[in-house]
Amino acid sequence: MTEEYKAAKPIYMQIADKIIVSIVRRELTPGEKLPSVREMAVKSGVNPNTIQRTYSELERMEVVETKRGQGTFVTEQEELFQELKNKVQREIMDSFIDSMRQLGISEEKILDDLSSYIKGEGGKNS
Amino acid sequence: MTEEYKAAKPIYMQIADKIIVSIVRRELTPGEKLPSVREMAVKSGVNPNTIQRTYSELERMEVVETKRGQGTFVTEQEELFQELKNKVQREIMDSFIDSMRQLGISEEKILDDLSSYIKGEGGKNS
Amino acid sequence: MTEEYKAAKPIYMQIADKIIVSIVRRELTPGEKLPSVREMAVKSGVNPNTIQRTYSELERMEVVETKRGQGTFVTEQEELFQELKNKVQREIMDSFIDSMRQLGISEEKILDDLSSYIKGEGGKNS
Amino acid sequence: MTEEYKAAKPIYMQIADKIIVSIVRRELTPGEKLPSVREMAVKSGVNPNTIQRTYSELERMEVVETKRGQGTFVTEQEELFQELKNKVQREIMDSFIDSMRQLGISEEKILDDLSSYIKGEGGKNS
DNA sequence: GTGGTCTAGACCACA
DNA sequence: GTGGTCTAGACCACC
Repeated sequence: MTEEYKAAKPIYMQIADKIIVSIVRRELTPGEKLPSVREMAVKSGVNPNTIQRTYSELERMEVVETKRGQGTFVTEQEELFQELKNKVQREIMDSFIDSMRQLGISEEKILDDLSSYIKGEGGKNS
Repeated sequence: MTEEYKAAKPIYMQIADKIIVSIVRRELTPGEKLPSVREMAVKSGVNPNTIQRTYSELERMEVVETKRGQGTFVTEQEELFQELKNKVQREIMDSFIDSMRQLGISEEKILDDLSSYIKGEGGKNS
Repeated sequence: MTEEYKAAKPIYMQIADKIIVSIVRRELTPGEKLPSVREMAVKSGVNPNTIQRTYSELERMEVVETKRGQGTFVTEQEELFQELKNKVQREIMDSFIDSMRQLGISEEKILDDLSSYIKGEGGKNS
Repeated sequence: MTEEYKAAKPIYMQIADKIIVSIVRRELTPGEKLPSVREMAVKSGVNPNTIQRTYSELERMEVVETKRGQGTFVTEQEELFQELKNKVQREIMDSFIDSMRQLGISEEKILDDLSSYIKGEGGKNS
């Protein structure tokens, strides 16, 4: 067996994920400036180098653009938004399907169970 | 607020989760004996104390029973199985719905998207 | 005008370039282990973090692979070598052509001049 | 051996190089007056001392002459122009040949490869 | 031993 | 101010 009991995602990635979700949720809009590295570091209770790494990673993914001396900005391309949303959504669905399968639930049943569950729970949020 | 990142469930809980999934999948059946603490520790490449804690946690959840001098056994109650399965499944579905909602996806759309996705991806595993 | 007088390439990139050239020159062969981060750091008179970054960058380029607890290795794919060589060579030629053009030398003349030059200098190395 | 990286020519040399290229390209002709130190400093977004140093260096190379109270002028000698052009060109070609050799490319192949490359790329600029 | 992450604090170039 | 790089030293998970 010798499984590796997964370490936590690195902090810089957790923060990157958060920012991506914010973009997908339109809380951060294309062209908008992100907090400065130092600002974000304080806000996140983390070392500025960690945020630097987060921003570098996001830039590598072309999710943000950085202008020296000015700041870091959400990429202006509208396509990015849809692309990003699809990617995140697919990841979530994959992980969900995988978890359900591990419980021995077939794909048709996944949909059925989820449907019933949502309808049953529907009252609490609508 | 200095320590809000790096969640990463403790290893003893990760192992407990695995055992629960095994039970739900009927790979471990009611009344069946779990490997001894030492055995499990070796198999998992983990310190025996960690497994001890896992078993304590499972016992607290009434998922297993420990018989002195005999070992640790999956609880005999059949009801437990269904209850456990439902609980785990509900947790997974809750977490899924929550994630999708965070992306701004409505409940009806969750079902639609998932349905399309499963049908699109269906070919690869069926 | 307000030109920006180019800063030196970052050290971690200079080292990455060196390693790439070594691979292209077959001084480092596919599958070969690179010096450990700490070793390389001492050898280069540089902080281990800087080498770490070099190796990360090389991994991102798929030039090396890293095995936790074992080390960092040149990627095994033979195609990589040719691809890398072509890329480096193209960069050199581009930069050369650009420099010559800046001197107002036409493309045909570049070839002529270089040809004469190599033949004239040929004696010194043959 | 603590400082072998981060070459990056000093700015005053980068500017000197530019001026030399301008002369070789006949954008600055023999006898022509260079901008004053102050003027050039503003234009380059650099401290006047830096330009002063650039001009000193160019004078040392006999590329310009300084006339007290009048300014700095490109040397009048026509021979200088050809000499300078040849020198710069030779430096570029030497550096190019050296880089290609480091990649293990023979001299004949250098010409072949460059020729093919120019012909392949030729369309985009001609 | 290996690589990977994080902190603390510094200096730089760009605006 | 901004982001980008670097150092020093630490702790972790993996082998």
